[in-house]
Amino acid sequence: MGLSVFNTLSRSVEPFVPLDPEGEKVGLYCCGPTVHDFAHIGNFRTFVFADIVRRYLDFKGFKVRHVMNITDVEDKIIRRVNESNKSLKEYTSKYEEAFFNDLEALGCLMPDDRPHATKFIGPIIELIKKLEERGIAYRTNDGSVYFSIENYRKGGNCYGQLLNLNLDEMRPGERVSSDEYEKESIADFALWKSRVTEDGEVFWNSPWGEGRPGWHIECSAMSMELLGPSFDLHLGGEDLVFPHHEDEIAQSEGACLQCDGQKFVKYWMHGSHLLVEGKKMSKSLGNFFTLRDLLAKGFAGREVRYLMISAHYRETFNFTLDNLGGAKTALGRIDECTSKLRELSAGKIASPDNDSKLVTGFIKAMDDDLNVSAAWAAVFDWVRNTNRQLAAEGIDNNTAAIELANWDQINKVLGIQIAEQKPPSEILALAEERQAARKNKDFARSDQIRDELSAKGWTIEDTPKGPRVKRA
RNA sequence: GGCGGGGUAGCCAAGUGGUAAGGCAGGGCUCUGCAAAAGCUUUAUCGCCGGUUCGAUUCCGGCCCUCGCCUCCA
Repeated sequence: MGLSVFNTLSRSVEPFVPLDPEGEKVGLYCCGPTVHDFAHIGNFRTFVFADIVRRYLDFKGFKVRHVMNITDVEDKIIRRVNESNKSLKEYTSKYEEAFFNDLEALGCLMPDDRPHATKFIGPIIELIKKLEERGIAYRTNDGSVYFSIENYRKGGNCYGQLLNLNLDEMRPGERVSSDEYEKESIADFALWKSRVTEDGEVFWNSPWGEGRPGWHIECSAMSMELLGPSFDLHLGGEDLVFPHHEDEIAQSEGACLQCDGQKFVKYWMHGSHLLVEGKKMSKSLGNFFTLRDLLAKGFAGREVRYLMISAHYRETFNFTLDNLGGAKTALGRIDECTSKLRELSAGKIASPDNDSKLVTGFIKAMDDDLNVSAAWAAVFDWVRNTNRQLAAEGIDNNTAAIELANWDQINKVLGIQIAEQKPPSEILALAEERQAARKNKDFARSDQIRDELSAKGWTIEDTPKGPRVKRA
């Protein structure tokens, strides 16, 4: 049994088979952030999801090339740049830096490629030219270029692969003021937007005059440039299904760069949204948390990560501070268990036992469209069983080493446990002093030391085998 | 109006045609000088109404509620 994933194209779970004839290399593209502001944790749910996909593919032995773009030019950014009196680069780099810091705090591996839209203007222009040559892009009088869905369809292509589309039934949204566009059909979308005064200094030269790329074309150009005209996996948040991803397909397949009937993307995977009190977390509703908000409240990045990957990626998930508090306790149990195993293994290194209940349970769950909830159940069952054995003194150092190797393997996918912190000698000395005081029944002194340790961020635990010191 | 998700214990959340994983919180217990920490243990009949079935939370039909997409959006 191998990995299966839900493909939005077929709306069903399919076995994952990479395009690579060797079955080894996997190209993965995930729509990254638009760096116009601090990203909120709803945004990060998608990136953590992509991180899990990438890590699990690594775990399965695939050679993954993970691409995440940075959208650093787009309407909102331009507006803010103008308001801020900064250059485009000055403005976006601040948020980009914050983004990567947050990504790291959430325990995400750095994507192999982090292309910037502004660095791909050349390929973007080339792609638009191809579409123009093929007659599915048209210019308007103001020097903008649009994608013609009608002509695309006439060429035998399907617009509406990711969802059931009925353009006639679509309400031409109240907020799309059609006066600002000269496009032929309401559903057509901009490939190139001609320069207007509000754009300030943000523009590039092109065969159609000064202007800037449309949002959708950026991802088509960057993904195909880095991963080729056909690649395996394209991820993103569910809100991007339409129009962004649908338009990406139209542009990329419309340019006809794929060989013999291959698709632009083989598997599309979409992550669901995070809810806050039953409503979509979003900037416009103002009901969002940023990671820095949560860190400032004393939560750790890995706790947020844990909460994000406690539910299946295709389920909307209700985010609450209450549950975030619970994440700390839950992770603490895993830490406690593995730390005891580490002590018992006494530095012995073993190979993982892939027939163990933990590993097989984990793989079975994850192979099934990344069922993380079931995977966690396997992990916590293992914790409980291990604790039972530990309590019964039934674990020798060899077994402990194997258990640990099993866990380390799984943690490489989940990414929630970071290296343990060893108590410094000063702390250990205090612990010893306290132990001496306890022996002399000087409980006043021993309690005083306990408070002192606690103030320094360490808790002491009196066990039948003596005291243990650990991070609070 | 069109399309697509959901409704499972106080909260979060898996899953299955044969009486329901896991986490948090709560209860009980163990350990302890007292604590804390830790550990063990315990808690549901699955939105409503019909149908199919020996048997449905799981399949079918209807209803109610809710969320999202259709417009920038992870």
